[in-house]
Amino acid sequence: MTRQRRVILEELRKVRSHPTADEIYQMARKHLPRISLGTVYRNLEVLSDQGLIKKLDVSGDRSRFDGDLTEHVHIRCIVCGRVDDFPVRPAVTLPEINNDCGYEIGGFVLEFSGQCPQCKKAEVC
Amino acid sequence: MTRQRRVILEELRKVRSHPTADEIYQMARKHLPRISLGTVYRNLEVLSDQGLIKKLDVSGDRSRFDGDLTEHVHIRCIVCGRVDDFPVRPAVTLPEINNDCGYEIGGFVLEFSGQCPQCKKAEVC
DNA sequence: TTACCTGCAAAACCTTTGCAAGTAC
DNA sequence: GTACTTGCAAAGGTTTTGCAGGTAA
Repeated sequence: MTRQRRVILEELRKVRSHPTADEIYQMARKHLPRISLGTVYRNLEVLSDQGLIKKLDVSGDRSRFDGDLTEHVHIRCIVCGRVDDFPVRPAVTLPEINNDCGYEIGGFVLEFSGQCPQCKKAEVC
Repeated sequence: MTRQRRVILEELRKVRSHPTADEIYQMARKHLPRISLGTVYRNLEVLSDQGLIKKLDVSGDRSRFDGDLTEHVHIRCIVCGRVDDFPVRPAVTLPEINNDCGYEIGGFVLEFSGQCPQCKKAEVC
């Protein structure tokens, strides 16, 4: 656990904004001006492998990272791309959601993930 | 509607595999050997704008495209990245799902999309 | 000490774009 | 004929990687 890795983890835990790698790089530079973008990417990978952070596999373009490990749902703006936390409640309806969070909801993505039959079979270790 | 655009649309409608732009490029090259990757990207953009295909905004890395416009849920392999259609039914449970589709399900992503309060306010036209 | 990590820079990769020639309508 | 489209190649942006020096344990 190097200073770089600790700073990245702390900064990520400080915010609720699901920043991109470059945004995390800018945040970390305030504490470690010599840190490089490559180091940020490598540490985000390591921290994600260790389960200390989560890499958000949604939203198409750039990867975003989340220091909040509790199970929660995200909501993304189709205009600016920002990702916010979404307050889940049982049996919500779309009008309720719109009132709750201020977003104008246009749709949603539901995607399960796991291993397909082929990869499950090929799994040797 | 050029030959290139028609071939891309036809190929995309032929498969259930949610191919990437490069995979669509390889498929189209079988019919039009001189087609370029740039043309594929441009036509995927146009077709998506016209609502003739759907661009999948999930799965992190590369964009994937879908010729099936009916509302349906996707499932992605966390090992090889392939995206399959997912048979939605009311009130499914995880064990049922595992039996149904052959996948070993590890989790899911639920993401709403829309306009955040700031962008909604800034929307002028 | 030793394995891992860093900063830097270059490379890799996907996607977009400028341009001159070509095509659909 | 005109506006749009193409192939090609170059550029753009994000992410990964090779390397020599540095650091944590």
